[in-house]
Amino acid sequence: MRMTDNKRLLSVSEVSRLTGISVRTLRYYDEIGLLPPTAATEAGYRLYDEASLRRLQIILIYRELQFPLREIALLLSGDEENMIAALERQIQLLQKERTHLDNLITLAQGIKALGVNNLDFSEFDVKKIDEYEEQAKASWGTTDAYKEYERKSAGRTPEDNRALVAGMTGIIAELGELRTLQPSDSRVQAAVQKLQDYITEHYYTCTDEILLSLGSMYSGGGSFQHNIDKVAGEGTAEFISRAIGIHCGGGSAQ
Amino acid sequence: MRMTDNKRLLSVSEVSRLTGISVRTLRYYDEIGLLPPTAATEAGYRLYDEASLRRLQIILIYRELQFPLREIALLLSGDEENMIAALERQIQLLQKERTHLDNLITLAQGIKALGVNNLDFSEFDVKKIDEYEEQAKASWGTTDAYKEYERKSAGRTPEDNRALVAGMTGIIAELGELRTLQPSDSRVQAAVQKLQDYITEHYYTCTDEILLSLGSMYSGGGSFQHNIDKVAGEGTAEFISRAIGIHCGGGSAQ
DNA sequence: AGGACCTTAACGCCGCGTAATTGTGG
DNA sequence: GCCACAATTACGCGGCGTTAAGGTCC
Repeated sequence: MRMTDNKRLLSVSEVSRLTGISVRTLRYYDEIGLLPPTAATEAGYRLYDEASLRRLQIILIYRELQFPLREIALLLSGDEENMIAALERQIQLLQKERTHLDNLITLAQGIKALGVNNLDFSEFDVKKIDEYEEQAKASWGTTDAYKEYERKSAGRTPEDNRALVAGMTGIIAELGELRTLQPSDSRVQAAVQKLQDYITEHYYTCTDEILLSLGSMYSGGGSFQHNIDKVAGEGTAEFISRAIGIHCGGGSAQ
Repeated sequence: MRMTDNKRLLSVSEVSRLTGISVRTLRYYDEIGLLPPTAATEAGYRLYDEASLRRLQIILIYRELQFPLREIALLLSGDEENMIAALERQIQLLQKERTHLDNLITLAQGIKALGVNNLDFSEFDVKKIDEYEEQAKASWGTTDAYKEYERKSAGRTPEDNRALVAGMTGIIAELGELRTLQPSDSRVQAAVQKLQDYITEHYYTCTDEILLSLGSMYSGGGSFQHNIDKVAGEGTAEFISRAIGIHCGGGSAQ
């Protein structure tokens, strides 16, 4: 029984049923040399053995992990170390994708709250700090934060920037939705924290001091305030400013 | 100044520079009717105005959110409600992708620990509960857990199942790596928790009772034990069983 | 002799990148 | 006539799905 079981060769459709892989895919994997069949009948029918099945399983796992088929072929012919290294790279890549997805979800929620038409892509740019605050203008260019900002934004495409600014807008919109609550409410404070973390992650380490100065910019009567209120509702800029005040020190802030 | 600023029409390369979008992409968006240029020179040069730019910005946001271009075209011609509904669906979809990525990361880490060659895809299937335990065999088929199992696994393709089983294997592998620690160690207990959560999420609500019976199956000397030790290291099955014992009650478990 | 299986060959999908070739504006 | 920019046309990628047209097995 063991003999017969082990030695039976399988046709394409049998392999397909066993693995859930389509026949077309099997043919394609043959075509690109990824999984040639073990043997062939005289009529040219593909036949697979147990070893092929195992190879296919491995291929499918790598495919699940989003390795391109070319790379899978390399991995299968390579050594153990290559595999480990490739897996580590892939894990990095998958983690990047995951945080990217997180940002997209934030973005989508922001847009849902605002409507796409209300997004303005130039007004929330955190770099504009130097166009609004004379004081900051003098010192900003020389700070560590500015250098960090330059470093982080160096490799970004305009597309990246759009996403980031829209993500910011999403958080602003969240705060706008909460503006009927107390600025000290835990949900509001959580959103402020999210704002601070978002800036730190994508632009520069956003200390409480910087966040406070952003807050005063927001409610300073300039175009910042105008735009925030326009997209997130009247009074939002003021509200955010107060919530930031509470977040960064509590009592003394107005 | 306002006149000239507002009425100037932009060439493809100008729009490209302003938005970071390639000229080819602009042409493509024209071709598929997604973003036809506002006007054209007599020589056929494409010209864009401010309104086109705004439309492009909106397109790019939706694209970021991974809407297919076809759907973006529909959204842009549709009403507000469609947009909200579409965004909600897309958020759902993105969240699904996110949890899928989480699973893939677990899977990749498991494989890194084990090596692909050591994965066995049939032996860890939690459904096999009825093939190993006579007692369970009698009652398993009628339990709520079994019904839940059937419901959850109904829509799954073999590919899904592979990923799930491999994810299980990944967690087992994690536990194998920790088997030199005390079974009561917090890292070990966290991994046991992860195993329980994983089963609950993907198969059936894994109560402490069920988890305990899985644990005794693992160390029961059958092929479960054999396979676990084979892929995750000698003694792992025993170790897991003890860790589960501690997790589900502490003192009395051996 | 019919039908379930197998084969190769070829186009289609999406979202463009990348030539190749030719025309226009200054 | 040079150069930067514009245009159209067409192939290529990855990973197959999907006909179409025909051979093979029982």
